[in-house]
Amino acid sequence: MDLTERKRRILRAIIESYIQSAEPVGSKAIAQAIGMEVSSATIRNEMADLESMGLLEKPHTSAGRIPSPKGYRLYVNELMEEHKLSLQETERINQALRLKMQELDRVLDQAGRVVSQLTNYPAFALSSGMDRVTIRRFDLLMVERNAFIIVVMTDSNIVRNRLIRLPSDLTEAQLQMLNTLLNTTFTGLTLEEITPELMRVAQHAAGDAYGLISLVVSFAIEVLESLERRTVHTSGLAHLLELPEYRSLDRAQPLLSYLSEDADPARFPVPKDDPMKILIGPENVADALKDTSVVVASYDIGDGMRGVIGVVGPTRMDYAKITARLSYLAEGLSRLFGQGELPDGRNDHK
Amino acid sequence: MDLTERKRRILRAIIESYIQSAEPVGSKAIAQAIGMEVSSATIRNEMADLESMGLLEKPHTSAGRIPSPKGYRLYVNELMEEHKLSLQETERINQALRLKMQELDRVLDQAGRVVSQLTNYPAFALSSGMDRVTIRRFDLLMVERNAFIIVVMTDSNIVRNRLIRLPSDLTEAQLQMLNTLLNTTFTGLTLEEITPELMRVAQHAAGDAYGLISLVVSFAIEVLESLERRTVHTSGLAHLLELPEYRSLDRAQPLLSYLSEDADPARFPVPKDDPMKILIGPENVADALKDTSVVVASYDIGDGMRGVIGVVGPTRMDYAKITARLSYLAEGLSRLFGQGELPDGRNDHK
DNA sequence: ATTAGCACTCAGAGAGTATGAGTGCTAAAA
DNA sequence: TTTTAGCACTCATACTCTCTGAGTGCTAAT
Repeated sequence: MDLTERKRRILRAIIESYIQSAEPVGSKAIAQAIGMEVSSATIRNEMADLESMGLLEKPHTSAGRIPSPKGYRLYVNELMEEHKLSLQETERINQALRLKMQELDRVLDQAGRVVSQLTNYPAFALSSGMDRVTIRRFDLLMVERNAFIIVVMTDSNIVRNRLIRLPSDLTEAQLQMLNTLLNTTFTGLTLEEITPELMRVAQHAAGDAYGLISLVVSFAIEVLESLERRTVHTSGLAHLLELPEYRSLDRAQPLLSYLSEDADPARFPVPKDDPMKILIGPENVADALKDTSVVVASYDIGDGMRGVIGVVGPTRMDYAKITARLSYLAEGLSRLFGQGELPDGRNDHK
Repeated sequence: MDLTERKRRILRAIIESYIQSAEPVGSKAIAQAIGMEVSSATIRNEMADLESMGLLEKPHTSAGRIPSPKGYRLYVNELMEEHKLSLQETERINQALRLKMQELDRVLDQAGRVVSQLTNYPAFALSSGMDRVTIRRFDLLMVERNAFIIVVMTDSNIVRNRLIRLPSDLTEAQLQMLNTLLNTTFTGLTLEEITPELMRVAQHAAGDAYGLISLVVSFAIEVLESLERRTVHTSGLAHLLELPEYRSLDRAQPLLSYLSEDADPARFPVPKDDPMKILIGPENVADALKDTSVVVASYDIGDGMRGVIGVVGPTRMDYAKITARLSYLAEGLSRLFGQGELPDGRNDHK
C-alpha cells in the first residue's frame, strides 16, 4: 500500500493535533482539520490504512488514533515544516546567550539551564571530557611571604588557579626556582605520564622544596582529572510534571531518577556526525527513555571539542519548534566559543 | 490543663509513629507503643486533651490523630532525643566531605547536593553574597604575543582568572606598565567606587593601552559582581516525589516550582543567631512553605562569611535524624574551610 | 482515675451503571 | 472504484451507591 498525498496530509494533521493536545485524534476532527473535502468515514478508511502501515496506533478500540514512533519518524523526516523562529524567540535566545552566559560561571554546564528555560522541557548538557590534556605552563605568584597563587594553563587554553598558604615563609628566589623546575619538568605531560618515578626525579632536583612541588603537581593533576572527566548537568526536571503524560507519578518517577543529579554521562545520547539528532521513543538505547524522545545538538567549544545540549520529553514533543530553537542556540554557542573569548573567567577555551 | 508526664509520652509516641508512617495514629496503636499500661480508652481521653491544647489534630472524625505544627514544635524543643549518628553515618558524611568536595568544583553550591544525598530530602544551598568586596591585586601573565592571562585576587582571598586574546601584538613592557597602572589605580575599590570618572582618569594615564585596561577592569567588575550576588542551588528535588504527602502532583507542583532552578535567594530562610534553625509549617514566612518544614544550618567559610545549607520536607520530617546529620556536615564544612585550604582551585577562600 | 462497651462517623474501596466519543463494517451513491 | 451515510459495537471515564473498618466520643461501671 502506498502513502498517497492524502494519507500524508492526514498523518501530518493527526500528528500535529496530537502534539498539541496529547489526546487521541478522531476521524471527525481530522475531516475538519483537512477542510471538509471528504467525510469522516473516508478519513476512517485512510486511518485504518495508516494503522496497518504502522504509522498510527490505537490506545484502545474506541479512542482516536495516536502516532506511532514510526509515524513520528516519518513526520520528522519528511512531513515536518521548518519552524521559523519569531523575532521574539530569536531575541530571547540572543538575550539568554548574552546575559546568562555572563552571569553563570560554568558556561558549559549551564547551557542546559538555558535550553530548559527556552523549551520548557527538561534538558541536559554534557561537557565532552577531553583526552590527553596536558599542562602547558605553570605560573606562581607570590602573595605574601607564606602564600602564593598557582596558575596553570593547559594545552587547550584552559586556565585554573589556586591559592596556597604555607606554614613557613618563602623567598621570591625559591619561587623562581620552583617555577623553572615545574615548567621544565611537568609541562606537556598527560595524566598517565606523571609517574612516581618522575616525581622521584623531581624530588632529587628540588631538594627541600619538594613539598611545594608536590603541592603544585597534585593541583595540576586535579585540574587534568577534572578536564578528562565528562560530566552531565540536568535542569528543568520539574517541567516534566507539567506534561499530561507525566501527571501520573508512576510514569514520571523512573524518568526523573534516570535524569536526576549524578547521572552517568554515558547514558545520554550524543549526535555523532550531524550537528543535531532526534531520537524517537524506542530508537533510544536506554530503557528508561523508550517512551520518550530526545533531541540533541552539539556545538563547537574550540580546540576541536564539542559540547552537547539536549532536551528530553514525551514522544509527542513539538519537534519543529524544539529543533529550531536548539539549533539556533547551538549555533549561538558555537559562535560565542569560536570567537575565542569566553565570558567567564574560569573556563577559558580558545 | 497541664502537660503531665504521661501526656508527653503519648505525644511523643504519636509524633514518632507519624514521622515514620505518615498515617494518622490511633489510640490503640499508642496504647501498645506505650507498653499497654493503660487501655486505649484512657489514651483516647488523653488524646482529646492534647487536641484541646492544640498539640494534635484530626484529619477527620474517624481517623487517628496527627501532630499539629505546635505539637512538632514542642517535640523539637523538649521531647526529641538527640539522634546519635551511627559509625556508618559519620563515615558516609566524612567520605562525602573528602570525596565530593574534591570532585565538585563549586564547593559552596554543591554542598546542597551532598545534603540532599545524605538526607533524601530536597536541599538547598545559599552562598552568602559578600559586601564591599574589592580587588587586592592584579597579575597579568603573558602567554603569547597576542594573549595574556588576567589573574585577580580579592581582599577575601578569592582568585579568579581569564585568558584574553588580542587582535594585535603586545610587548612585555606594555604589560608591565598595564600591571602597574591597574595595581595602583584599581585595587581596594568596591564595585560602586569604580566610576566612569575613574575610568576617564585611567584613560588619560594609559593612552593607547586604554582598551586593555577596560578589558581587565570589566573582568574585575564581573568578578566583584559575581561575589556580591547571592545565589541558590537546589538539589534532590526528585526526592520530594518519593514522599507520600507529595504523591499527588497538585501538592508537589507548587513546592517544586518554588524551589526549582532560578529561585530567589531571599525566599529561603537563614539561621540568624544559632548555627541551626528549624522552621515548622506555618512558622515559615513563604506561603509555599506553609505546609512544609525547613531545617537550615550555617557553616563558616572563612573571612567571617557563612554558607547556608538546608533541607525541605513535610512537617513530619525526622527532625532528630536530619538535624544530627546536617549539623555534623556543617561542622565538617566549617572545619574544611576554616583550615584555609580549599580542595578546589577556583574558589579559594582563606 | 480508669476501663469496657456501644453508637456513631467518615474516608476509601468496590460494584454497577450510564455516557459518549470513536470505531469498523455494510450497502448505497457518486 | 471511491466515497459516504448509517448503524451496531467497544470501552475508558465519570458517577452513584453501598459496604467496610478503623477510629472516635460518651456513658456507666469498676
